[in-house]
Amino acid sequence: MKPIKNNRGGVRLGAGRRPGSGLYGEETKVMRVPRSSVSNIKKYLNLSRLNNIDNISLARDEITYNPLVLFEHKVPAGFPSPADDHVEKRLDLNEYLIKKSDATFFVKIKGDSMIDASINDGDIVIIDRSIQAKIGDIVLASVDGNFTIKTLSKHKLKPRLLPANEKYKPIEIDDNTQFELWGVVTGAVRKFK
Amino acid sequence: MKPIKNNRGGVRLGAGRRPGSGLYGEETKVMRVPRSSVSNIKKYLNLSRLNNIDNISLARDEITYNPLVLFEHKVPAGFPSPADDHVEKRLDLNEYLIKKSDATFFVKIKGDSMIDASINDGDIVIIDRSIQAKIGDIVLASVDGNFTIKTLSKHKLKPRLLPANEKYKPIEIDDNTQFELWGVVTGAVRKFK
DNA sequence: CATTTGAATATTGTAACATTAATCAAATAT
DNA sequence: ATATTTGATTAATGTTACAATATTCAAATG
Repeated sequence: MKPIKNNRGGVRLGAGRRPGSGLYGEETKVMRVPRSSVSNIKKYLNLSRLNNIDNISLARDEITYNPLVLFEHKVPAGFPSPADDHVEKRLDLNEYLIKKSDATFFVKIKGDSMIDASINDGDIVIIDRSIQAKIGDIVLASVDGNFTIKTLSKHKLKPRLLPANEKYKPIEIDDNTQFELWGVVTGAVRKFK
Repeated sequence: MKPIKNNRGGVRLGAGRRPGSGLYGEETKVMRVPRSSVSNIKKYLNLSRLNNIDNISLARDEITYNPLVLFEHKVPAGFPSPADDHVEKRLDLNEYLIKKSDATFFVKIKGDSMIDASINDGDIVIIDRSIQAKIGDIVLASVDGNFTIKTLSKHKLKPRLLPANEKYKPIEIDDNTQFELWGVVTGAVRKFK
């Protein structure tokens, strides 16, 4: 009888599967959820995993109000100092970009798949889900598992998504297409420094 | 010693807690989810439970709102906040985009000269005067009395302003040119609606 | 007759488990 | 000598098990 050799393997540094090598690249946790929500949660996890959403954050409960001087670009000579009290036009970014903070959330964009809407890697888009999407709005939607920001259109009573760039073709939504509207994109911010 | 009487209860029809008497009024299931999604999922479950929201559908366009978008809503006050290990990210646009509000002002962009830097007509850029401009920075400058936003460059020891659009030519700064740096563009915001 | 008590039963969060997947060096094949 | 196979090792993943809690109801108690 041949002896079974099993001196392969053994305790070795770095052996075995690597932490974070799972589906989500991070630690997981079990949680109890109602049965009817399981499929929605799975869909959400799939979408956020597969696509270019970096993270989703909410508006802070207590939003700051910090209006600063705004110049139109046609500023004439005699450019007034921002410290000048005579400058009448002031702007607050929260006020300017957020209408309903309860219904607003932010999505940090990963990758360049939304570049056709002038939205680049690292940008944060502002999404209001309290707005009923109308034809012509820029919307955040998922189409067959891919997040995209496109202009909502309609064709033969079916939704159609128009890119803001002629390089890309419109996306027709038929009955075989997974399609969900996540909200209306009301703005975008970018940080250079 | 007193004998313990335990002839209370017993097998009785209808005894005990009722099925469906739980938080969600339906059967539950455990599922494994990434740790960073736990708080969002909890929030979503709380809200769909409290608001009795299923899928909101716009029959006309056959568009379905995914109920998970609801997690941008605030958790109602008084609702027991589970002690999450996960620190939830909340965003304040003023804090995110403005470092020194004393030295910051906004300029609304007209024209398409910065379109390659994804700064479009109508965008508002955020300018910090306290930052020392470096080569490569996008800056607000005045050249011969005209304000312009360009990328700062250098050519033969002289500053040069590069537009981010091939249609436009670089602006060379010589000794006869009035030139003043007003600040560094640290961010940009755009409003779609 | 109202209140208390405790067995019965479901919910709920978490631990435990079995299965699958990934990793790497020794063993084997070419 | 180099490539492939093998199997121990370790983590991920889905499910079950379990303990603690909550609810219900009739018997016991006052």
